[in-house]
Amino acid sequence: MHRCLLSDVSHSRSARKELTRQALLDAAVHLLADQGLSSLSLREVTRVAGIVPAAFYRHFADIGQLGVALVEQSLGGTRDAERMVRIGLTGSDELIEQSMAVLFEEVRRHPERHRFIARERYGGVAVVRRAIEEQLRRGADELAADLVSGDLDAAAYLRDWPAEDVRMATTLFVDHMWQTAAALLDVVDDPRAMADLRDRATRQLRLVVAGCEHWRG
Amino acid sequence: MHRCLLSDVSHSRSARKELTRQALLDAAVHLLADQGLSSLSLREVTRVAGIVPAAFYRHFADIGQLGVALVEQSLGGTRDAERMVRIGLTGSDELIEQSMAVLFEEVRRHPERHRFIARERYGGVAVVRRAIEEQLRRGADELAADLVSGDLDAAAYLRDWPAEDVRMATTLFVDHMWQTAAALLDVVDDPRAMADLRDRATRQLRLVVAGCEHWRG
DNA sequence: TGTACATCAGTGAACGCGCGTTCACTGATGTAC
DNA sequence: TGTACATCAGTGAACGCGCGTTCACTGATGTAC
Repeated sequence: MHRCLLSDVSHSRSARKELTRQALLDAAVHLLADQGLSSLSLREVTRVAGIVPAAFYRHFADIGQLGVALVEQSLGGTRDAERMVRIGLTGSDELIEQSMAVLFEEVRRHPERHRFIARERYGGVAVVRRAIEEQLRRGADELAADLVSGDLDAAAYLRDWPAEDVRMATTLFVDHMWQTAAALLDVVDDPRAMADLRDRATRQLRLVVAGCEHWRG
Repeated sequence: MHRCLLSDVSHSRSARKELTRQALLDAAVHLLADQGLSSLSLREVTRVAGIVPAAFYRHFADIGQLGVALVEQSLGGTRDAERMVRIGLTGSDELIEQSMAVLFEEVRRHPERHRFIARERYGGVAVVRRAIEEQLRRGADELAADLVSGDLDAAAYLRDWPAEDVRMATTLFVDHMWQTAAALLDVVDDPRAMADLRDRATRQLRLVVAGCEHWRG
């Protein structure tokens, strides 16, 4: 039937299909380190994944749909990790430090995924761009919800803010986090530059929080 | 020799070469509305510009070099306009309003240029990415210089800040401006959404300025 | 000013190549009896 | 449990197409005398 990718033995048909699907996603994310999604070829992806070009269509209608799947895999994980780390925090400096720590760890673990996101956020494939914006919007919404209804005493004053002002502030916070992730990708192999970036990005978030604390609608 | 693009008459050879070069840049920037630079084909560009593929090499070594020229044309103009509008300003609200006005006007006049910049800032062509970062760095440097040594009374306190803190703040300001430009491109044909975005982005800048005013190193 | 030669922006044909998509197929896995 | 049939992930060959780059060329513009 086909070449044996791993231990073909002892997998159901659907489990093997899932393995191939993941192989396609992995192949794509690595190839995307050096190019944009719109110049990624279906044949390249299948070649690296170890299947024949025509078999691609068993998994995705086209490269754009593969991109959407990649967005969900890439941003879903980081969003969840950011949410987890916020549980039980009480101070805003703590919030900033911990959020930054999660961001740096996620980028360290999956630099290719985040390079893909940075590149495609304003990239040439509309359906992927929309998928990314949706994930970022959900990230800002979750932050807003956690701040307003959570244990974070330092953010208690937000409960008196109009919803639109909270949204404005959390969007700035989340956007800056992702901008930092994008900038981080250019310096991942330079520990000194990474430390500088982390220091600066942390101070910039503190600037934003200081602005919130003295905000007059 | 070749087809008459415009009024061939009364132009020197070098002036006509310059016209063709600009036709290539214009063709490229319009084609880049729907795709990334790395998937833009040399043949497409020359077809739209009205010359034969081989003639491309009289102007640029490859598509990447055309991209760099496009960055300089696109960001140079906006940088200069931002700098001009700052002359003589004295209040920080004024600075924010006027900077935002220039940004919106520039995006309205050249949406394709700014779409190109947003797309390629973290795009697949390294040489173009570097050209963009260089322009943004210069923008932040110019803002810092204008704030520290200009007439803007409201920013006088910056003169006592360490250079690195000034840099941190102006980078946040400039990055947020460009993030706003990128977001603006998705709503240019919806006046209501544009107004909302402008309102939010302005308030976010005021949040940043409020943070500066209460900054404790 | 007139002439002979140099320059060089743009031409047009040719090349080999990788692309996305189609199609009838194979054969292991899954299911009904 | 054993058998006959259905499903469907992956195959391999074929197609027409647009791509980047090369090359010898043309002929208007520019220059030296």
